[in-house]
Amino acid sequence: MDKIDSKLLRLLQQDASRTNPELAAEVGLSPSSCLRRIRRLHEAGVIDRIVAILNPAKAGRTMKAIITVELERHGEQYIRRFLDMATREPAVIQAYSVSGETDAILMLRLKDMDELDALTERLFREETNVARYYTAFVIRTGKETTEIPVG
Amino acid sequence: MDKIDSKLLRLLQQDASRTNPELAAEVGLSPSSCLRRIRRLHEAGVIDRIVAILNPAKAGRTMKAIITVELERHGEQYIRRFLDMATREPAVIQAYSVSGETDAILMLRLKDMDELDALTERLFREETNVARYYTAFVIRTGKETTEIPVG
DNA sequence: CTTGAAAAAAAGTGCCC
DNA sequence: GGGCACTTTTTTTCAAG
Repeated sequence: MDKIDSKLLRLLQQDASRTNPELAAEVGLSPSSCLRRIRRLHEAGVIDRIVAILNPAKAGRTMKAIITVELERHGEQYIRRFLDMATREPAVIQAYSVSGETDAILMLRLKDMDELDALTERLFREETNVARYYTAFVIRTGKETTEIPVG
Repeated sequence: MDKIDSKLLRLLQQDASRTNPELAAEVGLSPSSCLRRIRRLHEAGVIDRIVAILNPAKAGRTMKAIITVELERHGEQYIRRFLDMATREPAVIQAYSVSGETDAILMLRLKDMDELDALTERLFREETNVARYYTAFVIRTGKETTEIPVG
């Protein structure tokens, strides 16, 4: 993982549709060595996958909400159970268990309020062990990147 | 945006490294029509971009934290100023202004505690108009996808 | 053992129906 | 939407530092 690998990762995180010769020129390598490096990064698992990022508005998912959850019983198995349940919801795009007073945080991509209503009904029923939950709606997105700083 | 477009978007969100002939076979179309659809989705802006997703651990960014922020003065211009400042931090991968008691929520990707320390020092100094902030560390990631439900 | 170059295979592109 | 010629890119192989 030298300087060139870092630069490749940075470039690929910004735009993975670039062709190999383009990338090679940008990092100052021959296309063949460049390709070898990229393949190595893939095989090492540093590059996990290549995906298409959609425009949420144009894909009909305008609403974004963040829900912080506090469970009734905080044991590891209860948190795991709740996370598993949340994970099964397509509208849940991120689900974490966290330290502190809050047990879990969910990030949601929603079509409308009805979808949120149905989802909260499923996740926060009596039997689900949820003590409290707080829903914050995203008003403005200052930044939203998949890019991890490297190097 | 018919059934086939939705399926294409779903496939591309999961793995955009697939070749056009492969995609065409999966949705039951000829390669040329398939390519036409994908290009149309690009031009319409439904597909925003193609990116590489890294494995955070293997890229040396193991720590993840979520910070909820409450500002002293809640006016639109103050929130905007804070978001702009947070956005400039490379470790901040998501920054939102939200409804409710909390004014902003930040998602961080960190290398270590020192990096968090330096960042909080910059963002939550006296002059930054922050009344309170609460840092939650991610213990377990139940789900983390860039995939938006379509169709 | 790593790098660059060239040939072969495959994919992407544009135009026709 | 499908088919076909044309171009570009990717991938393999091979030679050189």
